Amino acid sequence: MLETITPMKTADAKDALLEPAGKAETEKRGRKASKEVRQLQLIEATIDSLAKRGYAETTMADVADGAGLSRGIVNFHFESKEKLLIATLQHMYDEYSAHWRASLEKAGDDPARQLQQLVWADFDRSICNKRKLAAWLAFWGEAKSRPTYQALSSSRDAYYQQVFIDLCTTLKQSGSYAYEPQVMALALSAMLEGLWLRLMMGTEDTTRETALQAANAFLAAAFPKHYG
Amino acid sequence: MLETITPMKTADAKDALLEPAGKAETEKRGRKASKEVRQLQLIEATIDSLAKRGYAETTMADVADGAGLSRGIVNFHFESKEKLLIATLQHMYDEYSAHWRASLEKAGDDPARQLQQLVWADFDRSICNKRKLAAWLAFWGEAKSRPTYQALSSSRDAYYQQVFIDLCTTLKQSGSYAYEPQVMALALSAMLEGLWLRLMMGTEDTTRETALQAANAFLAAAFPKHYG
DNA sequence: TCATTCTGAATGAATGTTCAACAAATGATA
DNA sequence: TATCATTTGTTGAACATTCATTCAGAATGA
Repeated sequence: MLETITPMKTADAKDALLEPAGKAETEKRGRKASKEVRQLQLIEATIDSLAKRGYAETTMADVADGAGLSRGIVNFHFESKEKLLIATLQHMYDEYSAHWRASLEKAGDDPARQLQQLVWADFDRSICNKRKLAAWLAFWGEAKSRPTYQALSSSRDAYYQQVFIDLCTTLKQSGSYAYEPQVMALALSAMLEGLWLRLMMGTEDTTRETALQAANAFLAAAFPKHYG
Repeated sequence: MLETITPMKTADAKDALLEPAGKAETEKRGRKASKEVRQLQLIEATIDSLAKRGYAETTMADVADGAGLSRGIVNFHFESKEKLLIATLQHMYDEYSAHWRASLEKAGDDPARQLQQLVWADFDRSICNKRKLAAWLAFWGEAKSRPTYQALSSSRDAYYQQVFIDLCTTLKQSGSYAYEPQVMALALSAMLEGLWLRLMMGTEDTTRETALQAANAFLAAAFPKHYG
């Protein structure tokens, strides 16, 4: 099981600069900022570049410029481009992971509500926005040919899938459905990823709203007794 | 000169030509082959490289070596790397497009059977194999930041989506279902793409067989009167 | 002073493109 | 058919560019 749960020591730093890697608060542009702040700043600039230029065109210079710092800075904080990208992927993975776990947490004990919350979590603005989706897609495109990425790049890991299966199992019993839980869980999670994919690619007929409608339609069709 | 003999590659290229039956068996490796054969050979080598190394690491030298030809050959047949990649994408798009249209054609007039055939077509070996899926994913990862790719890279185009919507509309009437056709069509096609995505990434729990099961489970849940 | 953070020019490696020369096919001529 | 000319296809070395990395030294804070 490969899920490095990096707790929120980055949270403080994140508050300090928010998303747009332009120029934010006080410390940043000057000379010194804490190591963590700088690293997060560079990671955010990396996501920007991935979203704007794609993986193949993302250069160290792009990242440094995007962060408003000098060329050599990235090799100082991260040892290499490879490690910067891995750190960026890890950051996004941790964020996604923390987000759905929190959603599940606050859903209470009702399995139907838990599943609903998990689905909704996927389309929450904090996770599901053009910039981050584009960065995800950029990584996915390279993941299969880079063993180092594979573990982190699916965002929805084995544990996530198991939660889906367990919920489908429970709902099947309480609703007397006919499906195989494992199979239905696969169909459901695949659909969520497929909707993400369409949002990433900017397909015209898919927006966050229509995606959510489609997901709800699926739930209603698969679990009519619970989401009728 | 280093004239490395590449038996596997020529075999791949042979698979690629099929149609120009007649000659093409003998001429191919030596000095001259028809323009079309050579171009197809290079396109196939490009797909190989995309699948093996990913987009960012695919070089002109890789492609030339993969085809067993010299370095400068690609710029002769295609003007630039960019145009080679576009031709490769176009080739895959055309192949996918022709495949689902043919499947639809031979499905007859029954809409339930037509939809079933479309779903099956997606997981046919000729379309859905590691090599081609990996190449698709490589393009998807770059599509959003390259306007030239966007039109071709979704493989399932607007017309394909409209066919889905029409079929959902018809089935809704004949089965008295409650869903909105457009929404259900989105859910269905998103799930197909999501299953592809999982196959591409090599997620363990997903094989061509389990993917097909999941797709069938979806159909059974969404259209119980037709696929019960 | 000392350690840490940062800069920007220099370096070297990788890679897309060009091109002059060469080889094979095709056509022309007789 | 034999010979030459021309077009077409192919090669590999040379070239120019881009880019990640290095590093000596400056700037900053303790």
